[in-house]
Amino acid sequence: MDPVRRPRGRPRKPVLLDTAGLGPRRGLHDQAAERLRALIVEGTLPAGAALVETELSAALGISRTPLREALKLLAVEGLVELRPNRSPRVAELQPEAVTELFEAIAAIERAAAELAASRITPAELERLRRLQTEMEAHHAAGDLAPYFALNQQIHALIVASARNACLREAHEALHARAEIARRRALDSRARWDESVAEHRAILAALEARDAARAGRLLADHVGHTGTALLAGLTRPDAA
Amino acid sequence: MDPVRRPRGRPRKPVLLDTAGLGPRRGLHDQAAERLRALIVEGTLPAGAALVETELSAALGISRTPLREALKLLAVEGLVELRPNRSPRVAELQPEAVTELFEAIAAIERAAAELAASRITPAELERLRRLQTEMEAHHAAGDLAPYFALNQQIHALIVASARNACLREAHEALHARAEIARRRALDSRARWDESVAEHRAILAALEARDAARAGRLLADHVGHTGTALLAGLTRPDAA
DNA sequence: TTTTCGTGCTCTGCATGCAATTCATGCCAA
DNA sequence: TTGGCATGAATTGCATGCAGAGCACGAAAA
Repeated sequence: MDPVRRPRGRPRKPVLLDTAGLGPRRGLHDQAAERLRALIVEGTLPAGAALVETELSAALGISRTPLREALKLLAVEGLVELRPNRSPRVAELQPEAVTELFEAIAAIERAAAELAASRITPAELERLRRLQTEMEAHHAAGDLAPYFALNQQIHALIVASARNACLREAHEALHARAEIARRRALDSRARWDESVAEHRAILAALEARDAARAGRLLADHVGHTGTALLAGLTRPDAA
Repeated sequence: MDPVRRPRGRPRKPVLLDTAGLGPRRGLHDQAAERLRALIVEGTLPAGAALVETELSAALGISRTPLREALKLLAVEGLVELRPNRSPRVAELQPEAVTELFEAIAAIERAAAELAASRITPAELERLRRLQTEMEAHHAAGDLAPYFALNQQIHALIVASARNACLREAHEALHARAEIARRRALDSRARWDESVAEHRAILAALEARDAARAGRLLADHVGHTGTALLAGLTRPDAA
């Protein structure tokens, strides 16, 4: 009928959130949630900022409907605070919340490590060893950013090795807020040497398939990380 | 100007989800999510059922927009499965998923009990004792429904006593699916005597402020419950 | 008979319109 | 000057319109 199929409804804007052909083309709300999550974590949208629907939807090149859906998802993750008939705000991260956050992450990772001790495959263990080696190299070289990226990959891999979707999803849901805390804390390399050593001990416990030890070591490690971040957040109260 | 303030736009339907003046008047999407959650848990919407937006929105007396928002929330909770360009379906609860679910709940409740051992207030402990007494009375009388209600209240109170919002929210998110498993399992009173005794031991550990013991006992208790439910779900495969 | 393509319908995904609520400004009275 | 209320603008919450994707049914070809 009409060989030229141009969208009649409206000339689509030069979208800001096009996935560049990477993913399996999810809905706009999903892309918007991912983009907003990144903007909040990296601080482009600062804590307390009002998220006006019309502004944001225009900035992202989408309409208010998928944006609203994305905001509700971020509210579940605790990144955004919804208030009835008011503009949503980027959630503030109170010090007590950081404590609670890392208590929860420690709980999940302890259980994950205990399960992983018996469920982790040799291939996964080998990958953990490689990540650990690489991370230590970055540690030795003093490269902070790749160190953190690998650190995070290690934790994620341990959780994945537990073969438990509920734990993995709960862990992912908490991850964004932990990342915010990590970025805001000054003096990020304070606990560096200690942390690398703890990672080595955790890896050894997993290799020995010692569930209790792996769980305890990982929970303590996360707890120490939380304490250190909290100190880096509260002591020098410069925003 | 106009003393009679009738809504001009559209005669509002005799809504099916009016909160009856109970809550603080939340949005329709929130009410819809709550209603749908109940319908799925109680089995009115059976596993695998297609959730057609137009049908559901008509049934609930709302439009598709808030319904879609509610469905996305339920998808995060794992109650609904969203598929691109297809009707969402009520999620099936596979046996492996039940195992994972109770592993995760055990992890969260263990951590909660450990924290609660030092944070629980005398008033909360007193309330726990009363709930335990009441639950034992229903146990002795053979009243299944109130027993389960109290059982659930006890677990929720222990988690609340941990004073950790992240853990509490993660626990709540998993609760609906656990309730589904509980309802579907036949022979729900199989482990009854054992379960009541375990609760007594958990309460004693909390009263003694013994974090490790409370955590271990509660995690084991949840694990046993999961195992029993799994057996009740898989053995007699009659739906 | 089986496979493949075409046709139409249904339903989702997104955009937009409209009313109610909220917040800010300014006026009036004390 | 200060407190209280009216008025208007800004913004959310919900409803609906519209295009496209997916599925079913059926016809035509192998």
